[in-house]
Amino acid sequence: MSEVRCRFAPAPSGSLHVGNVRTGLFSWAFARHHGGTFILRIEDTDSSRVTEEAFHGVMDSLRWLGIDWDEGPDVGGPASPYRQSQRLEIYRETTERLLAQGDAYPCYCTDEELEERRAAALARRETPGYDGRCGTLTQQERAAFEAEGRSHAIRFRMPEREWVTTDLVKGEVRWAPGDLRDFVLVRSDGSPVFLLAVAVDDLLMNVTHVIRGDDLLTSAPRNAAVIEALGGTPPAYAHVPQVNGSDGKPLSKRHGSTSVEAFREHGILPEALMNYLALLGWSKDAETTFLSRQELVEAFDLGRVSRNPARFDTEKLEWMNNHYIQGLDDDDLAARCLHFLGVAGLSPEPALLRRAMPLVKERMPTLADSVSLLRFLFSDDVAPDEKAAGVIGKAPEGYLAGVADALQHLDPWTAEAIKGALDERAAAAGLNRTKGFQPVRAAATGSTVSPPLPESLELLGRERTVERLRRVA
RNA sequence: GCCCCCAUCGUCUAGUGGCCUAGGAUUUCGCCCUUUCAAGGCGGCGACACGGGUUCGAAUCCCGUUGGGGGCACCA
Repeated sequence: MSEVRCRFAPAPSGSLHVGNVRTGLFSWAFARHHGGTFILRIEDTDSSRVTEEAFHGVMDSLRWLGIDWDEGPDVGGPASPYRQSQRLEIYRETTERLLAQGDAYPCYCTDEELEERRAAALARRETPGYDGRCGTLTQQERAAFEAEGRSHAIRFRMPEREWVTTDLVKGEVRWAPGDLRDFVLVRSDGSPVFLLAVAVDDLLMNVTHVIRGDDLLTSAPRNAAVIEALGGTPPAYAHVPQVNGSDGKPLSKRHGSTSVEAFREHGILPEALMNYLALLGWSKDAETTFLSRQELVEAFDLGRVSRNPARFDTEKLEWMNNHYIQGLDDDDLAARCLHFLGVAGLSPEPALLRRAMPLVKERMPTLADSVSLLRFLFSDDVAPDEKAAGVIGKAPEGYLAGVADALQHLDPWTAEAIKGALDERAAAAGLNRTKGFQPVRAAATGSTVSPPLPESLELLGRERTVERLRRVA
């Protein structure tokens, strides 16, 4: 096989959602698996929907996830530029050529006329779609429209024959003659449309495999037709199913934050998101659950991509995320938690934060959970919540004061010694470990849920611990 | 309305005619461990959408039905 060249071509309108990026991940993994080239191309021909922030956001999200590219808007490459908005001249020249060859023609139909005919076709129970009438206009008729002052779009003359695409995921798909209508290449304002830009760019960038969402399945023959008209050979296509929300409906704002950026801000690890996404619609075998970036590249195969759409399951993502969190070493984990604690207004002392990691790593589905788990350590605002106050209220008279006294002079101040002292006070009060520890936990952390108590108090320090117990007592 | 794609536990999936009493993961439930919460260990519940064929034999092949999804844009 000649060199494999794949591309990911997002439209930078809004944020990159996980369904999109999963498609990009497959494309990337396929290219890397075959030792090929991965191209990032920005499809921003519809200037009204594009923002500069989204353009940078797309690249940030991909980099964060670990998807790298060899050619793209920032790194350049032999087919520069890689933003469609900067390739307008290329599209213009191509359009001239298609026009000259008779593969495209000006269309003078107005929106109103088009809409009227669409409605009429529907009423006749026919497939709506352009009827091709401007394709047979005479020179005189065109002149008449021009004289009228009508503007025109440019349409591609779709050859009326059966179209067959052998999709690498879906298999052989056929369209009968007439199913595919003449489509617009250039808007009446002169701007190119996706169907032109994609075909031209895939041809010029020598893309060999187009891996994209299956909502684009019917544009495969259209893309191929334009490429053929330009004398090129169409790439192979692989249309992967969409990712749906937990309700089975296509991902949308209704499903809350589904962008890569949102998961990042919720404390999902990039390695976890990549692993989860890789297994959404693809599998290595019957058993494999965890895959590193390298293992994914080694194993990825389009033949094992599922044909049916998958639902995004946040619970499983978080389970997997916790698995990766547990695998991080303490320094790394502490560094990653720092950002989230900072956002919550806490400014942890680095050494203390690092020592706290073993206590919390198996209790955090996400990095953001470090905030609720460790607030007691980095803030002295630990007023007991409702449950904690209840537990404190049920403690025997003078119990907490007694614990404070015992801890006041404890030596050494270690988790082991603290545990011994707590056990002793609990036994003296006739309490079992649960009943004895909970009031102390509530007073020291403000909550009935915390990391293991003796270890937590060791980190908190004698002074702060005793002070908190006395304040509550 | 027309065209196309799809259909295994709640969810992600394994399965390509006999290895299937349908496997794994997650979720959920129970037990163990246990200072709370987790994590971990063990175990349980849980699926081939339906109806016809083909075949000695069907989750696997064919047809139909139903149900999802996509397309039919001067969006991408």
